[in-house]
Amino acid sequence: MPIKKVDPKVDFIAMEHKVLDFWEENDIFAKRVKANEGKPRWSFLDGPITANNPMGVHHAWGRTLKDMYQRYKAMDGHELRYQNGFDCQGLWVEIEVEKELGFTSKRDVEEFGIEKFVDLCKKRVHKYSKIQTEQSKRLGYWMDWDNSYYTMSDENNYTIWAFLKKLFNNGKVYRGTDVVPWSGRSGTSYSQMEIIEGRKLVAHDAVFVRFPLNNRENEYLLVWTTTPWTLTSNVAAAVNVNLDYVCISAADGSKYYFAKENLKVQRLDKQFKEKKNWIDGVPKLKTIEQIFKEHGGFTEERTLKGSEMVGWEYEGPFDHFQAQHEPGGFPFKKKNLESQGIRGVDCHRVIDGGKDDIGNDIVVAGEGTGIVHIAPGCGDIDNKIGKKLGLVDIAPLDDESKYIEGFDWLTGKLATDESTKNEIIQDLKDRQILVYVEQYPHVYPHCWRSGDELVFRIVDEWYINMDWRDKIKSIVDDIEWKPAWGKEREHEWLDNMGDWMISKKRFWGLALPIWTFEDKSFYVVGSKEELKELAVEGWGEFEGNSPHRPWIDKVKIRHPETGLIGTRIKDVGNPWLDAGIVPFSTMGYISDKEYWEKWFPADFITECFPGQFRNWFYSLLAMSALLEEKAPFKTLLGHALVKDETGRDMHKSWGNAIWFDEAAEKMGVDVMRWMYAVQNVEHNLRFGYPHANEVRKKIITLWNTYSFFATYAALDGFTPEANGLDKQELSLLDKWVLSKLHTLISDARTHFDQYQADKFIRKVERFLDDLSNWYIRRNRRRFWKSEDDGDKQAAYYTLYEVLLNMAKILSPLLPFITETIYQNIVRNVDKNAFESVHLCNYPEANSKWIDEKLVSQVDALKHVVELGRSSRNKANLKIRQPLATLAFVTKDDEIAAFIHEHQDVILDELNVKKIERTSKSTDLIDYEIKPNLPAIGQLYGKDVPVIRKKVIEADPISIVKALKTNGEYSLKLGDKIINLTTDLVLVEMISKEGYTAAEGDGLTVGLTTELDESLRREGLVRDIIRQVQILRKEAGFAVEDRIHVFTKFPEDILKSIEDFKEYFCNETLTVGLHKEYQSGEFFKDITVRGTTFPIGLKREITD
RNA sequence: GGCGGAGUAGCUCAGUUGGUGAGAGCAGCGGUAUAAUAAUCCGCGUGUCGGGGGUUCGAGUCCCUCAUCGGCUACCA
Repeated sequence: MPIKKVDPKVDFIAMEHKVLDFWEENDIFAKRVKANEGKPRWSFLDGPITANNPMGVHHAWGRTLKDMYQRYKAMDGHELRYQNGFDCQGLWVEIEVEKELGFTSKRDVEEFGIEKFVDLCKKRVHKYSKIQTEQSKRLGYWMDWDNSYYTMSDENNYTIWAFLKKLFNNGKVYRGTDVVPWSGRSGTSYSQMEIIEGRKLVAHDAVFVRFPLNNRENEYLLVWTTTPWTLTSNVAAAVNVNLDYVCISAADGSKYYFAKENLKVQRLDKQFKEKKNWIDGVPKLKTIEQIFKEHGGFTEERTLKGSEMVGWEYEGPFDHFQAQHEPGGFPFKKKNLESQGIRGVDCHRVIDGGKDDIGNDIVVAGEGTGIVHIAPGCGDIDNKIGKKLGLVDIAPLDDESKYIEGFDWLTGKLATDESTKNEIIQDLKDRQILVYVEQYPHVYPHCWRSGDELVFRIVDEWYINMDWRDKIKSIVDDIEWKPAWGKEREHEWLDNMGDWMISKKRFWGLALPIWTFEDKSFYVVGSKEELKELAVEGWGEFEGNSPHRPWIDKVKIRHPETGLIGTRIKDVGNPWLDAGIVPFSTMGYISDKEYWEKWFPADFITECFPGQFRNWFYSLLAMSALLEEKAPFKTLLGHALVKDETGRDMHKSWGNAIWFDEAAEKMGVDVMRWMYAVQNVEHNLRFGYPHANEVRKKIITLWNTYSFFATYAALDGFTPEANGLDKQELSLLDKWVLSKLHTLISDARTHFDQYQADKFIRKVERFLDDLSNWYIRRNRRRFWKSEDDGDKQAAYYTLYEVLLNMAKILSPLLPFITETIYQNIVRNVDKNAFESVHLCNYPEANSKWIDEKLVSQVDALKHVVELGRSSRNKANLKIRQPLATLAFVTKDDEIAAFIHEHQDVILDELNVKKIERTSKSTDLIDYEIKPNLPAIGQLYGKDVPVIRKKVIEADPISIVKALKTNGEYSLKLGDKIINLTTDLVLVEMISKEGYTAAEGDGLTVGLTTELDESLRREGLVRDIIRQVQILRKEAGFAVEDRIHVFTKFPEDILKSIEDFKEYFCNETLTVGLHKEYQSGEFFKDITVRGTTFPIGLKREITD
C-alpha cells in the first residue's frame, strides 16, 4: 500500500486519541518492554505523586520529562523498570476524607471509627490513583501502569520498619517531650519540614500587660505578647542582664519597668512605610512613649541594668487558676519540683534570659518591652529555659487546642477562637492588668492543610537523632545535580536541619513500629516476622490486614529482654519516610535482594525542585545513607514551578487555574509536552494558551512539511525501497538538508544524554525553519513536475529520509504526531517495518552525510538571498520589481565560484536579471580596519587607546596593501614602532553609502537600483498579475480555470501589458484580454502604483 | 532579622574566561509568500544594560555602595 494523502487541516486532538487507541489495541508498550529485555539497564526511580486529587498541569511538566527521557533511553537500547509511584499515606488524604464526611475534629474520626475511616482513606487513594493513571496515559506517559507502587503497601511499610530498626539498634530513635507546633483542627503536631509550608502573614491582637512586683508598691513589669492565651500559663519573666532598663512613672502614679531603648522604638516602622509584610487596614504601631503619653503622660524615674532586676518576684496574671497551684507543674509534673512542692506561682520572678545555641541573646530590645513572658508549657524556647532553670511547666491545652481542667472559666474553650481571645483580653482589662492592645502583623505558623492557626503544646513525640548527618553529606557529592546549585542547597539543609520528628498523632499512615513498656522503655520491631514472634496478644485479629491502624494496635508484644508486655504507640509516621524508602521497598531490598542489586542505585530521578531538598531528596538520602551508605540515585534533574501566563500562582479561587484535562483537550498534549520540554528547568513555566499557540505553530510547520510530502507522494505513488537514498543522484540542496539532518541527530543524542532537552528543541526549531522555508520552498517544483525522473526520485527520497528521522528523533518528545507520520510513511508501505515509531531504535548520525563545507557554501548562498532581500527592503524595492544586476563581494574564491554556479537560485529568489562578483573593492564597499583589541590589549596594554585611534584614522587601503605585501603594518608611537601583524587587525568590508547593499558573515551584496523602461514595465505587469491573482481567489475560481479580463487599462499600464502579454496571460491563465470594461462574473477596483481602475473577470466556458 | 539571587527592548528572556557600534522570541508597523489551522517569510529598535562609585587601556560582564523585586531561612516572645 502506498503512502496516503494527508489533509493539511489536521485535528491534532483527535489524532492523539487515535494514536492512544492504536497503542492500546496493539500492546505497543508491552512490545517495547519485551524488545528491551536483557539490554543494559537504565534505572529510573519515580518520585511518588500524591494520589489525593486529579493531576494538575504542574504535575504534567515532571511527567513529561520522565516520559521523554525514558522513551529516549528505551529507543537507545536499555532495559527499564517503568514503575510509577503513588504516595498514599498521610494527613493530606485524611483531611480530604474528613471534608467529605463533614468532620471538624479528630474526635469525629474516633467516633466514626478508625477502621471505617482508614478504609475510606484507602478508597480515596485508589480512586485518585486511577484517575491520575488515566490522565497520565492521556499525556502519553508510558509506564507499566498495572505495576505502580503504592506507599501504603505492606512492602513499603515493612521496609521502613527495617530502617527504623537499624536506627533503633544504633540508638538513634528517641522519645522527646517538647513543645511543638500543634494543630487543634488536625489534632497533630508538625515537623520542622511541615511548618515551613504553612507560614502565613497575619495580624494578631498583641497585648501590653503589667505584672505587679512583690514588695514594691505600685510597681510593675511591662510585658508584651502576641499570644494572650499563653498568659494563663505564665511562670516567669526574662530580661537581658546587659541591657539598660528604665523605670517610668505614669500619670496615675504607677511605675513600669521595661527596656530603655523601647521607649522610643518605632516598631515595624519599615514594614509599615513600605507596606511590605504588612496587612491592609492595620494601623501603624505606637511607640511605648506614645502609649503612655496618651494615658496622661509619664516621667522617667531611673535607669538600671537588667541584672539588677533578676530575682524580683511578681504576681502572675492568672494566679487564681488552679493550674498555677499544682506542685511540680500541670498537667505534666516535673518529679523533683513536685517533691519540693514548687508550683507555678512559686516561680514568678525575673530571670536571666541567657543565650541560645548560637550564642545570641534570647531577650533583646526592639519588638516587645525587653521583658519576655515565659510560659514553658506554651513555647519552645520558654520550655528550654524552664528546663535549664528548673521552672514548672504549665500546659493549658488539650489535643484540640482547648483549655483543660484547672483553668477556671477558660476550661473547654478553644484557644485559637477569636471569642476566647477577646474574653481573655476583656478579663485582663477588667482586672486592670491590661495596659494596651494593638494589632501586630507577623508571620505565624499555620496548619499547611487546614489553614488552622498552630499553637504550641507539650507532647511526647518520636524523633530520629540526626547526629550522623555527615554520613548523608558525604553521599550528596556523589550525585550529579542538575542544575548544579542543587548540591549546595541540599548541603545547606543538611547543615541546618534538626532532629527528625517522625511521629504524628493521626490515623492514616505508616504505623510506627514502636512498642512501649511500663518501665518507660520502648522497643522497635523490624519486620512482620519479628512482630509475629514477639506477639503475645492480638496477632489473630491483625493477621491478614495491612500494617495500619487500627488493626496493628491490637498486637501486644513481649520485650525480648525484660519480658514485659508492651503496647504500640498510637502514632503514625511522617509521610516522607514513606517516599524516602522507595529505592529499597520497590526494588525488593528485603524480598528479592538480587533484583535490588540490579536496579539500585537509580540512574536518574527528576522532580520539581522547591521543597524537595528538605522533603523527598532528604528522606531518600538519609535512608540510603543509613542503610547502604550509598547515594540512591546518580543524576537528579530538578525543575521549577508552573505559573499562570502572567507569572502568578494558579488558584482555583482566582479563576486562573488551567486543569490538565482541559489543557489536554484544547491544546493537545504534543503541544504541552513541547512547552514543558523546551522550558529552561531553572525558571518557572508560564503556562497558558497564548504560549501554547506559539508552540503549535512550530508543530504545524512539522505537520505541513509532512502533509506536503504525503500529498505528492500519494499522487505519484512513491514507495521507498530499502537503501533507496543511496542510489539517488542527489542535488545540492538534498545533500545540504541531509547534512543538517544528521548533525541534528547527533545533537539529539548529545543533549538527551545530558538531560538538556531544551537545547535539543532549540536546534529542532532552527532545523524546521531550514527545512520548511528553504529546502521545501526551493524544491517545491521538483515534486510538482509531471515527469517522473531521477531528480524527482532524489527529492522524494531526501524528504522521506528527513521526515522518517525527524519522526524518530522527536518521538520521545512528541509521541503522537511522530507516530502518525510514521504509520503513514513507513507502516503503510512496509508491513515488516517496526509496528510503531516507538519500537524503532534511536537513529545514529551517519557521518557520510555530514558535509560541513557544503553546508557553509549553501548557507552562504542562502545568505546572499537574505542580504538581497534586505537590500531591497532598504531601497523600498519589492521583489516583484525586477532589477538588472546583483553584485556581491567575498574574499572566499570558493564561495564565489559556488555562488556563480548556483546563481539561478539567486536570480529566481531575488528577481534579478544577472549576478556578478565584484572584486573592485571600491565599487560596492569600503574596507574598514579595526584593531583586534583582545589581542592588542594583551601585547600592548596601556597603549591600546592610542593604537586604536591611529588604526581607525589611518587610510584603510594603505593598511590593506601593507598587510598584503609585508604581512604587517607599522605605525609610530612616539619613538616606538609597533608592527601590527594580520592577527592584530580585523579587516572588514562595508557597503558604500548610496548603494543598496547589505553585508554580514564576510559577504556583501549590492543591487543596482536603476530601472530601465523594460524593467519598470515588467515590474508593473507583475503588480497587475498579483492583483488579478487576488481577484481570482476572491472570486472563488478554481486554480485551473481559464479567464477573460475586461478593463480599460490606463495608457502606461496598457503598453506594459502589451510588452509582456504572453507572460501576463500565462501567469493569470487569461485567454481573452479585453480592452473595454465589463463587470463579468466578478469585478473590483484595483489600485496599481497610485492609479485606480475597475477590472472584471469571467471564466471561459470550456464545455 | 540572616543567607544566596535577580534587574538588559512594550512583554519573556540570551549575552562565553572583561574586548570593537548589545542580541533572540512575542507583540506592533511595512512588505511578502501559499505545503502551512490561531497559518509563511523578510525588514524595521535613540535600550541612561536599576542608580552611584571603583578596578582596568577597556566593564552588561569584576569589586564596593544605595534603593527595588523575588527566593530560601528564622523560636519576632
